Amino acid sequence: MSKNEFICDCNVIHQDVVNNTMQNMLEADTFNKLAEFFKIIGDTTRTKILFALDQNEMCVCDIANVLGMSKSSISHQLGTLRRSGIVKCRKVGKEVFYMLDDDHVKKVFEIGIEHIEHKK
Amino acid sequence: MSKNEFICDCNVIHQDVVNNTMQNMLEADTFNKLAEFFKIIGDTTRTKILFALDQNEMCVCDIANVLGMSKSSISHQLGTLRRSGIVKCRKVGKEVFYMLDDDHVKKVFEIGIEHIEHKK
DNA sequence: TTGACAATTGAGTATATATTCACTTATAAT
DNA sequence: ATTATAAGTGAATATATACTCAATTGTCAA
Repeated sequence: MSKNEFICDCNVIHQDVVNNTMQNMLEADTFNKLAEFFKIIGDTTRTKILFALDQNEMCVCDIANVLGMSKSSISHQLGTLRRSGIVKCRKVGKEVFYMLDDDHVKKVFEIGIEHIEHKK
Repeated sequence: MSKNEFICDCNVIHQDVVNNTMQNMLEADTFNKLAEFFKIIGDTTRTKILFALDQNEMCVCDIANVLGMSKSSISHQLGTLRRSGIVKCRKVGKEVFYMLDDDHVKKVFEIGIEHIEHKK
């Protein structure tokens, strides 16, 4: 029984490549945060919200109208985006205006659009 | 009953901003594909696989060993990544070597890492 | 041809989550 | 104070999906 059967249910074919790759892997926590970031962006409703906010800061009602969805649904999603540090907001009276927190989302969107254009 | 009650359950507060934003929104299909791209990347296991493949092309066994997961689970995920056009593969005998299909993933990873570093 | 093994696949299960609905909170206006 | 309204929230439901297990496919070697 080889050492690797303790790790998974298959034999290692290219131990040198595996070792090299493992040395360069990031910490588990980094992968979790990275995946979390993309998971948050990876929802059609949130994608639309973020794209919309990239053009104008808006209140919940505005966003709900642009997307043709309920205020409640948008508010839930904005909460998710805010807790993830992707959007921030400022309160003016009864209204709450949302905006992107930094330009990383804008940048990954551009590359994402490049990707899907490239696949056509 | 105003026109907008047909669209959603709230009043429009800033019609000019809403109109301007709506004019600049992309097609629904584009948002779906964009969200789909990020959703695929937005899973810890797939994030690890892609990061690993960015360093070395590898067969299923190799990847399973690097991640410490079952071959079956990795194969399922590779199928997902392949159908999404994010990875491609070449067959050599019984083995199938996987690699990234283009450099868009590498680029969005870099920005994603920037984002999480920025949040610390 | 037979056995071994890399990889794939389908079904089943457990978990996550997007939206709706009803309700609450916060703020402004009368 | 009372009413109206923007926004937030908790519970419930419906849907999606990640992994496991068992079985199958494709390829090489004896």
